[in-house]
Amino acid sequence: MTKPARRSRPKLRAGATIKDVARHAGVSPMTVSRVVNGSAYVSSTTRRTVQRAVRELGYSPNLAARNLASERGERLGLLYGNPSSAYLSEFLVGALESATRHGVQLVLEKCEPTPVVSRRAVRRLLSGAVVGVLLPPPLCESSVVRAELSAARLPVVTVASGRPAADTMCVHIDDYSAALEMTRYLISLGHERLAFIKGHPNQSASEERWLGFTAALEELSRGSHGARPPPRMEQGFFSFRSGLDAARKLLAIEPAPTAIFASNDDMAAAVIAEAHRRGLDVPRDLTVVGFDDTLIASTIWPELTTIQQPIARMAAEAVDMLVGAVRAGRRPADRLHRLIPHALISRQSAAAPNPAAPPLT
Amino acid sequence: MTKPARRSRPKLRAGATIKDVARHAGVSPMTVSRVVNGSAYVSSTTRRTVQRAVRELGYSPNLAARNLASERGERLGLLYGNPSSAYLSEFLVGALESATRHGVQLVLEKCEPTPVVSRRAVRRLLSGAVVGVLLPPPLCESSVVRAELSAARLPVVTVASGRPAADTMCVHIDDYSAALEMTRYLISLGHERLAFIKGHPNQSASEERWLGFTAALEELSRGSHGARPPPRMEQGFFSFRSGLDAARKLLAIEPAPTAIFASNDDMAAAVIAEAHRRGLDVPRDLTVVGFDDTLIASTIWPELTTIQQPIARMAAEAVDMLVGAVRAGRRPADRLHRLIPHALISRQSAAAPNPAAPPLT
DNA sequence: GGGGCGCATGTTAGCGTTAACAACGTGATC
DNA sequence: GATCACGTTGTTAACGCTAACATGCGCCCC
Repeated sequence: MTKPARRSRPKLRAGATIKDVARHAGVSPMTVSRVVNGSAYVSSTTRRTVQRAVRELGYSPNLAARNLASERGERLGLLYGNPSSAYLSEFLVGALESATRHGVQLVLEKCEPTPVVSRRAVRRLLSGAVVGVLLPPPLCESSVVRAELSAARLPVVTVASGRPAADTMCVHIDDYSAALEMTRYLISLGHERLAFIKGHPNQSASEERWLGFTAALEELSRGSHGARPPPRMEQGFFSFRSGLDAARKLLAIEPAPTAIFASNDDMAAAVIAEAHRRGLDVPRDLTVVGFDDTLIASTIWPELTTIQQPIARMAAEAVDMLVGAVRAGRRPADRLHRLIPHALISRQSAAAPNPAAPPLT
Repeated sequence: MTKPARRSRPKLRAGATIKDVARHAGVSPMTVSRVVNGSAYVSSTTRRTVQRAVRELGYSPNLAARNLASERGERLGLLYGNPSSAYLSEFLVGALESATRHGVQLVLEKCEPTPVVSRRAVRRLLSGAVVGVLLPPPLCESSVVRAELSAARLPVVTVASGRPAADTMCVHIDDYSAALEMTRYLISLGHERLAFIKGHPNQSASEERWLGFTAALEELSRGSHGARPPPRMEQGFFSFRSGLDAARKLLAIEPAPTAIFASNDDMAAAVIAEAHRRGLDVPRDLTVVGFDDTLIASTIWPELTTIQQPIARMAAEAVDMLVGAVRAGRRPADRLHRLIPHALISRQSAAAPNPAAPPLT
């Protein structure tokens, strides 16, 4: 009679195990483990021997075993709302990269910011043995979702919240400074009639961007000859459609603004579309800038001058933070908020204002 | 003196183990395992008892242990090229969902279709112990990448290739039929002067779409009164910019086409932008349709009538297929290619042609 | 020159789960 | 009433790895 299949199974698995490597290198498995994990307590000669054995056998550690033995391999939840999918894409790339590095799984869950739906989502995450949650916008602002998560005692890292709660872990950029910088840039190009399209009022980043814009304008009027026309502003909602509406109103003003700063790229793209419809050339007759540097910014023509948020990097950082907190069993005492640098990306949609009077609508 | 920390450690891990559940329910761990995994050989009373215990203790199986014991938990590679990030986003959502379901990890790797870069990417994947690879467009067409992968003897599933190789696993839609359907739809609206913008020549889906378009036109001329003007066509490259160029040429034709079918949404968006610039109203003066139903289709105004590819579903299917093949240790004998249904999404960019003569440029 | 210290390596005992087999009871069958 | 089959449950031994501890060796210093 045959022995149990399992024991006699002829190495279906292609990969060598740590034991094979150990035998090959003439050391104990533990030493191999140490080399692979970069422990300091290995002599350089042994290390070299082992490394060669690893290479020769094409060994690579079994994740499951490693996770089991070292009590890692947790699952993190990613609660995403109604995201710009360009945003989600980059976010996922960054988050997955970091998750793989930490040997952690990522579990996605879609969620709306309503009590019923978010409760269900959180429950599903819990039933999926998730030990921490990533909260990208726009959900990071939803107090309902946040309450639900904290009731479940899940550690949370919010991403890109304009004004993160003091007691919550958060990765974000400085929306205020970014908007300030962009506005200063427009001013430095020579623009004086500036207009702004605000972002969705339920996201705190919108307000920060607006404040940055006004701060730059104040610098300008303080620095020079007193009173200036008040900044033109329209409320938008981050959607292309809302940008179109805002653009129509702003371009109807007399005299028309020479530069429009939209709070995100979708709305900036809408401004360009509307400008073209009116026969205005961008940037000759009108400068348009956006925010976020999402896909659409470099898709349309002319390409948008905008503020780049390193979304992938932020997501990776958020995963790092969450893994750290989960493994430590508590929130980190310091560095609860991590500020990521942004960048002003200059493309073709911004230029100095046309000295000739802009065409009247 | 203290015992080893490990043994005395007071249950840091929140989750109960299978043993806890077994004790609680008064059965053996094996029985619990059977209930959890839905084995048939459990009496219904025992099953209920165990299920209650599971619920009461909030038990959820440890993935790492399960993977280790059942020799699962493989890693799949996702080689992505220069993707539309809208595409990548949806793709990732679907792939991750399915990967989580199968208890499989996903490892991302960026790659260009050049020998050097792709070789490096494949090597990185191998060193990451990847056992199979997903190949979304545009990489699925790169023979260099494919050769590199097959040299490494990695099973591969390509996604959305227009004409999948017969011996390769593939998930795709019927680009030909979809284009045929869309063109018939335009004809049914009353359009006669149709124009087409081709997709990038290095992707076989482009050719399929073009063939679908011409086939529909042929039906039309066969069905009715003989000769018709030949279809107008411009070569595009899937980019917004190339769509703009193509649109300029097509709209300069006399008499101008009443409907333009672009091979993807980015190019369709460009056609709309160019039409607006010329003072044409879409869809009153010009019907524009796209393909793919990516983000931009429902972002711009008017929203695009387009063909929807269920990208997330295709990605999930691809993961299913790959996991199946890997676990079986070979390619499935049948169903090497899976055809996913598409859908024609009718939005605002298409309408019946304007009976009044279109304005001359 | 013995005690102590520090680096390098080996040994042991699990981590939580499941595959394979064993064992047990309960009826049905001859 | 012994036999056999079947449905149900339990037992055992891994899966591949690493934490914790143990050991061994060389070196330095009072």
